[in-house]
Amino acid sequence: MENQDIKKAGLKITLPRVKILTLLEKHGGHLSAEDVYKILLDEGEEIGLATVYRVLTQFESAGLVVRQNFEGGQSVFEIDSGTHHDHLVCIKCGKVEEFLDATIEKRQEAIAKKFGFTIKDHALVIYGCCDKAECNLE
Amino acid sequence: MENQDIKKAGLKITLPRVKILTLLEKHGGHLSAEDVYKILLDEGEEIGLATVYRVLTQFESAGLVVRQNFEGGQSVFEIDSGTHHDHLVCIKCGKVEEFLDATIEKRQEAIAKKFGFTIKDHALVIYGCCDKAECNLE
DNA sequence: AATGATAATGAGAAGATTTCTCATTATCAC
DNA sequence: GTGATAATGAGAAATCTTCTCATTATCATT
Ligand SMILES: [Mn+2]
Ligand SMILES: [Mn+2]
Ligand SMILES: [Zn+2]
Ligand SMILES: [Zn+2]
Repeated sequence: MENQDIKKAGLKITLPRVKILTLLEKHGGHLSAEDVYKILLDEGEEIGLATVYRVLTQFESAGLVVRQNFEGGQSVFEIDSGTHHDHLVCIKCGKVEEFLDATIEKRQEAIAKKFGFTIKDHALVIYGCCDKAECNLE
Repeated sequence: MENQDIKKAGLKITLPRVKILTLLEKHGGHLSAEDVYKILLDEGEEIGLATVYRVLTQFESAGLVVRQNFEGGQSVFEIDSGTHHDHLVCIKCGKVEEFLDATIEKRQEAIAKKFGFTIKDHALVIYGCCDKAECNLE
């Protein structure tokens, strides 16, 4: 239940928070704050854009959602599944695929060690064209 | 010589373009448009911020510089060395290290193939703390 | 070297995304 | 239920970047 997750994060259970978290869970994908705001509007919810941004940031701090900074300006958010993964993004249609490659993850550790870095986070995004016909024209 | 690179890109050789390209070459690092603007100001050059943004974008299109989108809002630019590389970024002091790992590069191809993607580009950024004393407190 | 068509510049406006402020409202421990 | 406190929503504002347009510089051609 979303409510318990919100409570565990030390946040009060409010309608905007429940709606936003439920939406992210149902949608399952990668949504920008604007996306969330518009979908909620379509669903008849009167939740302010500032609240959407504020709540998404709080959820990120609480570990409920993960922020991804793909190219294109806007951050996108997804439910924190608990297991890290990286992304493939189609530059034509926006499709996003997720992957986790143990070899790549291990190599990163070796590289960090070599340079004396302690890894806190990383982001690997592969941009390309997916296999849909309309994404392969030229 | 910078001038030939600018000419080859189909751009007129102007003072702002020469100054910006020379600065990036001399500095060697990863500079934001604002960084470039301020350094040029300090050097007594009267180059507008809009021109800096415009020229950096043109240089990117021409393949003279590469844009990197690290976390933190601003894009940073570096001279296109001709050889792709990825980055380690210290979240404490901002230090940037570059690396190229053949294993990681190969695995990406395999992953893209598996998902039916044709890779156009990719970005791997490892965020962490570098080995400087002041970057390791806690 | 002067001319002129055209491209480039710089200042400020404007666009885009995100955060902040603050008066009002909702939550929840008591 | 009451009240202390947290959350919300609207709009202002901050931040980064692009656009507009009048002015200026470049450079191929004389
Ligand atoms: Mn994902
Ligand atoms: Mn680099
Ligand atoms: Zn596609
Ligand atoms: Zn450091």
